[in-house]
Amino acid sequence: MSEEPKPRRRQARGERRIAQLLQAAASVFCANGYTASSTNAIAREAHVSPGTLYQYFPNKEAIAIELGERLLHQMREAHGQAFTPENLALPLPGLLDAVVDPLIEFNCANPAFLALMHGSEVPGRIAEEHDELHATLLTRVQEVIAHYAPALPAEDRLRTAGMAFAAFKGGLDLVLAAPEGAERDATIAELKTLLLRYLSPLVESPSVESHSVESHSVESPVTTTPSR
Amino acid sequence: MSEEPKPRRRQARGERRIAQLLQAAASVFCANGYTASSTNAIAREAHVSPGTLYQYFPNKEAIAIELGERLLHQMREAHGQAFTPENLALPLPGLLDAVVDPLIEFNCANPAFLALMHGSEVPGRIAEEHDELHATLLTRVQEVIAHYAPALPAEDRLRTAGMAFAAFKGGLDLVLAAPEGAERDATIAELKTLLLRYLSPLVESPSVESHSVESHSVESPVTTTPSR
DNA sequence: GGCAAACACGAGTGATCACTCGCGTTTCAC
DNA sequence: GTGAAACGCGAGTGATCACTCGTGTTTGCC
Repeated sequence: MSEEPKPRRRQARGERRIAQLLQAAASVFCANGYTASSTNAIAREAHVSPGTLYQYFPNKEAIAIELGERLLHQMREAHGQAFTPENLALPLPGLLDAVVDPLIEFNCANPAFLALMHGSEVPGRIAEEHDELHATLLTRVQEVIAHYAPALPAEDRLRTAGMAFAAFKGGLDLVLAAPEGAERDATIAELKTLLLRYLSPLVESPSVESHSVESHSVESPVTTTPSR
Repeated sequence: MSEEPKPRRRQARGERRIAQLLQAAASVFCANGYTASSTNAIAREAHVSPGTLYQYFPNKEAIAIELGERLLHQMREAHGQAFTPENLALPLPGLLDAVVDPLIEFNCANPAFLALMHGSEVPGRIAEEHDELHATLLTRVQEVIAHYAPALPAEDRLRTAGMAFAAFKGGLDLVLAAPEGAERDATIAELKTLLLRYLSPLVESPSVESHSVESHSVESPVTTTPSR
């Protein structure tokens, strides 16, 4: 009944191979989707034989699960620093910068994440974990909305959070489709404008009418630890 | 060299079989995605032998293409009546109703459409046709925006149209995920609210606010050829 | 009624895929 | 140095899939 049926001692070489294989898998999954990707193709992309691949993963699904879990973990880190309490003190445009930018950046850097999470063809395990992350993010967004609009009924708050998140995901696709550079930056700015216009009417403040919409500061001086 | 290498006379029974097979294919593709769907599974869903299936379609891809084209055609009809000139005379909320409702309804009635269009695993032909439809819709949205905000520069108009469309797609996913009934209706209303709040500041009215909301001159206005 | 063609079947075929196995090589604790 | 274990290989294996074929049934036209 011990919980360690795998007392496998990994050498440093093995850890390197695993990382190499996961990177190759990310590339292949991203290009062809999970189902259409063959394990042989992943091994080839990693310049490794099929047998070597199966030394580190029991089957194809396990590759996707391990990759998905690593990406999920990174994603949680990214959104963890996005929803810090001090960001809540910011005015809405500043908060949007603080929340949107890290999430965008993560998805730009790891396109395999969306490819693995979005398909209806992924192994059930990934879908479950993704739902969990989704629920977590939704809760975070709800908390933010509750902070800015405490008078809003909970039901409306849930709907608003869901719609804001859905619109963000749609905009994210657009950002990822844009060539990186000026055009992508402009698309990101436009996405923030959309979210700002959607959420602005909810915040309770004396004279909110004549506020400038534009103020996306590139960075705020409250950054404590620069991300690795 | 004639253009009719297929002088195949179809009987009424054959047409019925084709419709039956396409409906089964829609169901199976929708549940499993294109790649993971087997032709045998489609034939089984249609209560037909594999041989019968291949009497009407030369290969698996042709099934998806025929289904995609039929859905695309219906979709064009739906959005054709969405963007009629008389709808342009409506105030913005009315226009949103007139445009959003038919598109939502179509996608609710034909969930296979998004399943077939969205995946990166679909045969190239479908992707091309989808891009075409996407471009058409974008142009329509641009025209609408141009009608409501004639002073907006073309570049901003394109960006705005793209973002509005992207947000709509995100909201559409949310609507489709909602159980039909009151909750779905509320989600649809919320989606319209989002689009209204995003687009409202663009319409020019007599006593408009002091300053234009838009001024993100993030880059110089030298637009070279935008990539395809 | 008779005939040709469309329709229907389902076992079969070749290709591909996930995965295995036997054997040789490298690493490391002692 | 030596032995055990981790690493690495690639041909091989069974299953599955897209697709075919030989044969029998139904339909429409004369």
